[in-house]
Amino acid sequence: MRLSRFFLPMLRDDPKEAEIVSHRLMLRAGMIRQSSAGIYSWLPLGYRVLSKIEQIVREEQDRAGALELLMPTIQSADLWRESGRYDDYGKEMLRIQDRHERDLLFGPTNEELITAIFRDGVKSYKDLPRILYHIQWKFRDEIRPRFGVMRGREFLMKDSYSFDLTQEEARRSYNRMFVSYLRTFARMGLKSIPMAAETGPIGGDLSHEFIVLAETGESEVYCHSDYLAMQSPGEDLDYDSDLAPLVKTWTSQYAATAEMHDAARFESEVAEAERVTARGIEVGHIFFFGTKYSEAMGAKVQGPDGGLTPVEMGSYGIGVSRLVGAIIEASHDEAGIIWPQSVAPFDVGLINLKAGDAETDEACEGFYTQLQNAGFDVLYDDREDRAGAKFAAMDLIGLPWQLIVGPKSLKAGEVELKERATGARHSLTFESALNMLTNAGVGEVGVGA
RNA sequence: CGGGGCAUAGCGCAGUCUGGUAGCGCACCUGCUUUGGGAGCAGGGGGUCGCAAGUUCGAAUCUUGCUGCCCCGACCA
Repeated sequence: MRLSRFFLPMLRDDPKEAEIVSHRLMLRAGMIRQSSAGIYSWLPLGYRVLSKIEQIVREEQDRAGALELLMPTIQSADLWRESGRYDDYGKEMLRIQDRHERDLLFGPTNEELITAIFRDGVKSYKDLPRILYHIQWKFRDEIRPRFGVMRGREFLMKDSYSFDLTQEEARRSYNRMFVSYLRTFARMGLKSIPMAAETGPIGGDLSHEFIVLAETGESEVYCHSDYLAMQSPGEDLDYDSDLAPLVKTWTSQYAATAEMHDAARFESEVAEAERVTARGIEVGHIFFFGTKYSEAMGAKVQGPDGGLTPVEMGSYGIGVSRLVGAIIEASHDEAGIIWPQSVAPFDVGLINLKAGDAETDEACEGFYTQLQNAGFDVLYDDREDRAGAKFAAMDLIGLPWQLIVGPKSLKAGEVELKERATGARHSLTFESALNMLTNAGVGEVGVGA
């Protein structure tokens, strides 16, 4: 993509409404624009990142055996009356009417709809277990939206729903999602820590929030330092194996958000040197809720004995749009965003330091073509602007690599390759730069730790 | 919903107290000079001052009502 033909409205000054760093940087880098409180348009640069995150989430769900579908944003109120939540949900739910004055709502979540779909399609225990998911826009009329996309009213969420015959089997579905979440966040360059959350009506230990550590995170979290060193499960993970030991490893040490924190327990269970107190962002939440909806809505299957049993269900959410903000919170510096390779809007930024100069232009055009042929997604800054302005813009939007091309280095037969995260610069031939990028795995589909 | 604040050009702001033909910086357009970390000079375009009513010869400025947005708290991916 040529920057001269791209749509990238960058701002030099911070918009005054943006308090936290991710919000400021997303506005300045031309990723989003606010439409109204808590509702945003995603501009091309931001949409690229959102799509990449969405794709990683999708791949890891598929890998875990979940099946993608797509449910509508608008739902009928009747369904919610079946579960009893139409009256319970409160003002957070946006209620609307169609031209026939039928009650509709903009879905804040999809338990009712998915339960109805499942109920109508599955009658036998032989069709269990199943995990269904979709990635769809939700609307929750938050009392006070804030922090840009971190707490919007409209947000993109991945929500999965599991259906099992027994609680024991439901736990296996839960474990699948648990493990897949570790992989999902790791692939985005995030260190996520599962923390015990408020348990549902069934009780037990089947609810976890996945917290990403970030200095600017919204809530305070307490955990054992072991979590910081734990490696997320790799690509060789077999989802059909017994995942319980792995889940146990990730839940055996103390980890709690401020709401669940028990200072006395923390101090007795964790040695002082191993206590970590940090700030974090909730990017995922999984929980088991048993037969709450299947009972109320009659989602039953026939067991081997011929009897009807309400299915055991769980739901599993990832805040896809929130993750964009969370990644920035976890990865930025004074100059701007530092994208992990896996979610970067482009792989490489090609900077023409002297656009308009015949030789430099010609060299850049050649490099641009060769980079693309090598499979890299390139943003080519071909604008006639000063070097400083281009460096600042490229640092702001945070592409992981910058290929800097100017008359001086060209004269020496070289280009300069800069790594955004470290600031390290290498003067080398274009061919060597190409090799370096290839060796760094740029442009490959990241498969995580 | 309770408390606080803001609304003037794409972004950041001054002007409002004390009414008198709307300004600055950045960004944008043109030209010249410049060109390896947000250039300089000159010229230029862009705003019914959030909306509505009122007071007044005259309202960005005073009065009243409304709307939108932000921040602090309880809620949440």
